[in-house]
Amino acid sequence: MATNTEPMRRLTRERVLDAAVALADRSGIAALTIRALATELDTKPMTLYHHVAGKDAILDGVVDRVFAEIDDPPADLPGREAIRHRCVSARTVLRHHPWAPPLMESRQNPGPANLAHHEAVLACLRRGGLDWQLVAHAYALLDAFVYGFALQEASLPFEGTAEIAGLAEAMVNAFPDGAYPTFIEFTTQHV
Amino acid sequence: MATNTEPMRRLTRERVLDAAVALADRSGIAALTIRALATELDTKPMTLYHHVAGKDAILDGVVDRVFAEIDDPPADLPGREAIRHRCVSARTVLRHHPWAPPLMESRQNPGPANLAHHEAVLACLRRGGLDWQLVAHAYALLDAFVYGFALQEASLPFEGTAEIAGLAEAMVNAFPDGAYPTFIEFTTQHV
DNA sequence: GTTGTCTTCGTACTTAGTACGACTGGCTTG
DNA sequence: CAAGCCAGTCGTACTAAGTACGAAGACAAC
Repeated sequence: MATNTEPMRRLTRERVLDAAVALADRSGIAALTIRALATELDTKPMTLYHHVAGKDAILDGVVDRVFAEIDDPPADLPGREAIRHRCVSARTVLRHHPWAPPLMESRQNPGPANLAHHEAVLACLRRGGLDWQLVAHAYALLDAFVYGFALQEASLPFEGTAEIAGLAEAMVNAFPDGAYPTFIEFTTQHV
Repeated sequence: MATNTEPMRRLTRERVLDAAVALADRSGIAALTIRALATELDTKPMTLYHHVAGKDAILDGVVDRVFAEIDDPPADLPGREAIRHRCVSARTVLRHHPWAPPLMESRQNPGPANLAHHEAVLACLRRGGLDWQLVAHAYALLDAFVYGFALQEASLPFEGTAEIAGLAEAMVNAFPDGAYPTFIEFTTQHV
């Protein structure tokens, strides 16, 4: 007899993907299972299959959601600034979803937001007067740079200089004497 | 009563990882399961656990194996050339193991070969006279560039220009009219 | 009221990782 | 040579996860 008190009890693909992103943000990508997702949505696993094709579709959808979060620069921004705007936004987005970069790189079915983002960047570079060859290189570079940066941040999931210093020291001590000197110096210098 | 006719019937961690890489090369990373690996080695799943700690350890080990395949440049090569040598080698290696890049980015326990590689590149850049700040940027760039390139190659798993052209056309036709013009032009131009 | 469709979900099958404990063949120690 | 230890091997079985199948409920159109 309990009637529907909360709004939007009806499930939709959007709600499923929202919950998936929220769950991944909260508990990591490994915790994103059909069953956990169903629990999150207060329903049962098989219910989800009427809104998404399966686990893979959820992952694809989630990746596209992340792309969609990247902010479009205002249309009147000049090329270089527009690209910069996108990169900064992408970095912020990826920092909010540290589980995302590896996923983005392993999925191969790009969604609409993904395509739109690529389209915009390519068009921007192209308008800058680069030929296709250069666009290709510049694009790979940008993409890789943003990802690389995000990955680096993601794999250093702690904050506060003191904590970093402590960890670095622990790592250094764990190495055999004289091993990886440059790496160690890099680590200790760069934080 | 069948005695050991083939050499090296005894299992070892090395043999397990060898088989794991071979299996991934042949059937993709998704097919790399404990059971399949056991079959490949003509044994039973639980046997593997006396040589590796578990699935994750296998993945970590496999990643380090890939790093180990990257060729060390001769010691007398000048800095720029040494780096180039490594990048070229890395690209070749990653092309042989198209499943590797996403794995490399998602694992977080670097093995010895991984560390040695990073160490060498950092030392090389450092010897080039860059300060730490620049080293950090150059390093991220290099790393990301090689990965990005490998990923791009990996996600276009077909050969032959005709085939590519056909696929490109199919993609173009699948898009709504007028969508992603730059992306499409890029695709058709760049192949 | 009957019928059809959309949504929900109970049940159960399948694949995968892995804990537990038994067996075994060889090597050590007396 | 006998007794026992032990690393390596596996049979069995439990758990978690994805998902196929079909029944049950809600609701709209006739």
